Amino acid sequence: MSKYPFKKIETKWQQYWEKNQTFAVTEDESFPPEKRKYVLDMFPYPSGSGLHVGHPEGYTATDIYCRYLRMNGYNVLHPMGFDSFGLPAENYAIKTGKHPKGTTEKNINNFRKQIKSLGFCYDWNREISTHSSDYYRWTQWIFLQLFDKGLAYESHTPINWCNECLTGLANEEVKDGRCERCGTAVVRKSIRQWVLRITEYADKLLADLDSLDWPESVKHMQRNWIGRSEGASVSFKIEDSDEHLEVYTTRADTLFGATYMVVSPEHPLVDLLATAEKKAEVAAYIDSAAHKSDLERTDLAKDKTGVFTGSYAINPVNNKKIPIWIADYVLISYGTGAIMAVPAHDTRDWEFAKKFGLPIVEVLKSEVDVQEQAWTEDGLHVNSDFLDGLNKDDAIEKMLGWLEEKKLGKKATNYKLRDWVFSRQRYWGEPIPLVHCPTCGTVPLKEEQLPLLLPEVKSYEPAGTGESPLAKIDEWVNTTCPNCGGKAKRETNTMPQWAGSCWYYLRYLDPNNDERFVSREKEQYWMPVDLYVGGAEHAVLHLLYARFWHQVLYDLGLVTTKEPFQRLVNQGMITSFAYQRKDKSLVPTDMVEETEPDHFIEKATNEELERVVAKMSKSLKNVINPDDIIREFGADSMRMYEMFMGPLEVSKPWATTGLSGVYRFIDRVWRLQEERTVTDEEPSEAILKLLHKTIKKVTHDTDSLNFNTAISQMMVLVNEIYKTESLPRVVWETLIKLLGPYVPHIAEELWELAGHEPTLANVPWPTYDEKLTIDSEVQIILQVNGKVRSKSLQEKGLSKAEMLALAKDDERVQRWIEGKTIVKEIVVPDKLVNLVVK
RNA sequence: GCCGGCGUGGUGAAAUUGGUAGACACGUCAGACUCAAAAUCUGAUGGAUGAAUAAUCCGUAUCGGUUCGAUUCCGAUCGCCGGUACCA
Repeated sequence: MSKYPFKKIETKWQQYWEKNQTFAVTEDESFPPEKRKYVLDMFPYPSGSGLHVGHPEGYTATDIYCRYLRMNGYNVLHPMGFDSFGLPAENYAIKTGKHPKGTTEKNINNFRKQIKSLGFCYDWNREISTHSSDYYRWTQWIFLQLFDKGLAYESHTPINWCNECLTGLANEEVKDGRCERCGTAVVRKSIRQWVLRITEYADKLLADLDSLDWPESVKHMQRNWIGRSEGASVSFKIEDSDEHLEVYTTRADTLFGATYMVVSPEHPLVDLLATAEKKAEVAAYIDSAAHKSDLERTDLAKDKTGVFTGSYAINPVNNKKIPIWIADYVLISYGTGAIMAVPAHDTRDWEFAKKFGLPIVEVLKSEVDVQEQAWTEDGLHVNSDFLDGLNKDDAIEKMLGWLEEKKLGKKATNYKLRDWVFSRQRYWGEPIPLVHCPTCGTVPLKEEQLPLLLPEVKSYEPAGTGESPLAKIDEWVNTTCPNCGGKAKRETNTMPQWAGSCWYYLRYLDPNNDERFVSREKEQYWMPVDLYVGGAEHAVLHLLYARFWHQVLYDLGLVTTKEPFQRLVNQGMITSFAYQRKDKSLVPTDMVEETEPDHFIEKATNEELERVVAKMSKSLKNVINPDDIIREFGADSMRMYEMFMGPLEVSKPWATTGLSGVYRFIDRVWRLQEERTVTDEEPSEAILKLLHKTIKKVTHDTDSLNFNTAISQMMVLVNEIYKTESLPRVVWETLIKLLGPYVPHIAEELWELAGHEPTLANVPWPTYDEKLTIDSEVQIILQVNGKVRSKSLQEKGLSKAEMLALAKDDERVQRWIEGKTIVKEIVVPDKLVNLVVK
């Protein structure tokens, strides 16, 4: 369907922009601070399969916004780079023996070419890749700042272990209890790990969310993830021992109902608690729990499991002896790893008590029999001595006072957030710049020893011992201590992929600085990021980790803003159509035939299929490749279609037929100048008014990222121009300017054809005359009992009386009020009249 | 289960603070151009009854509420999508 020469035009202008460095940006002090904007995309992982249609969605949105800002006189920083450390390249290396650096850089070149083919206004001089040593030198340096501040520590807590990959997995890499990479069931294994103390920042991370212009849903998810709760820690004496068992509870008021205790299988006191005759049973239970994945311990475990330790604790409020159990429904990673169980008022505790025949004591007045089911709603306290008759809040208050007075417990705050397991037993990541010295302990490298380069290896397989492939290179591992100069060994763990993406937005500001990770001046010139656009899948992890690093840098005085990303927008996913059988199974697209419009059958069976929306997937053969679209319709059509599909934030299905509509629109614009001569005559009043309305709407909608409605307004304008014969210069050139951010290639071409010097990129954005956007006539709606019965076109500014008269004189209205009494008259000026009749 | 989001024509979607539901686009139909087709241009297009560009009724997932008036506000239900996993 190719008609206008998009291929030629797009190549021409992409070359022009590159040659003339149109979008290179400097820290020009003549722009006042409020005229500087930093607009950032989440940078891509350069996968081997190349760009998919989801990438250009966010990138086009920011591109339009940046071009719009530039035309409005802003100095705009808009960089792009690559998140280039990561698992797939390493897995590919393990399979093929090819160095991840080679494959990664090949992929980057492909990605860069693909991204450039869409004509985005990035300042490519600032491109960074997280795997380059110029970059990761500073990732390592920031790690050392965290280390110096005591925010990094070694730990032996159990982690997820994959027996196939012979490596540890972080929680986010375990899907459904299985290794995300190979699908092997994950087991728990204790391994030495570097962990970052993100929990120390829990309160700050929580509090500062309030200052951010982010979607409420994302803030809410981060709040839930941090999961701050206020309660009490209570100390239970262990019978016949000097040891105490600490528990955390949000319901200290239910202490009188605590009839047993449970500790997690990983709890440090387990050995002590297990009595001689129970030792074997306890050991067996701990072993079985260790072999269970988190999923088996939780979701699949409909039945509670557990084992009695043989020991008892003393309930501090009533001195009753209560048994101590071990059960895997209590997690070592939350609270103290031990709980007081109140079976009458907690479903989990109730199930456990029922299964093992433990006593259930009602302490909140319940509307059910707590022997039959748990009562988890509120109620006044009963069987609770000095709390009887009190409500929840008062009882908690009173119990806390009592515990503190007796020194048995105190107020405590808890977080769901866990410290961040930061080391990976892999090759393709930043080496952790630490040395283990037998005399000095763990010693950081000196700043001038950075970057600690990733050495060449013969094989990318993990060591199999739980150590990274680096552990196998003796000449690299064996080194000298930076402190005492004696023999020492290097840390062989590497950093997770998150590390590089935790601070990349800072490096863009000053990508070639080899003195500092970013200069103070440049950081102050640009920060914070004014708009950050990316997928909702990063709502918690990436955004929380990056905020954490940034807050640490802020506390160290290295950056000047508390938060990195002032405004965040999540783009929706681009999905695809898929075809569903009656049994809800999906049929690959190439097995489907459209027999008549919107009627689909499966070729093999002639079964009728329903069209549904699904994620693009290779197996459904409904993946759209941007290269194909650009080849057939051009980059401008691709860009504009993705913006025209619907609101940026929602997910929407790709339909190439819809794209052809946008292509047709661009072609119509092109043909306007082919078929008509631009004249200097005055446009008609109607066109002039429409033009100003269009400027207004496109301006507001572009400003608020409502690109779909901005585009439809431009379509309305072009449709109206088509109905006339002429092409007045003011209309034509304004249209070109409005189109500029959306379809920059053809807009530049048209701008040049209209007799202007390039480039359109810095031409001032058109302004509108408010007077011309207001209609003098308005449609007045005439209603009877709230139903529209007539309409009337009137001059603006009729009085209430005039409007009422208008309604009552209207023939069609009269038909509905005839013989009835008007009981109420509602008049909305310049809008409607509603007569309520009986 | 819990948390968050979303349900509008045949399809993607519009709709300031509650005030004409369906802009724009796809698809479909018709007309113009053409020997013909494609492309293009112009027009029609939520559903029902009607000869109708007359008129009436129905219609924003379902049911109910508030209101002169609800796609918009409130309550309940159903469905879909995303997040999460016994958080004491």
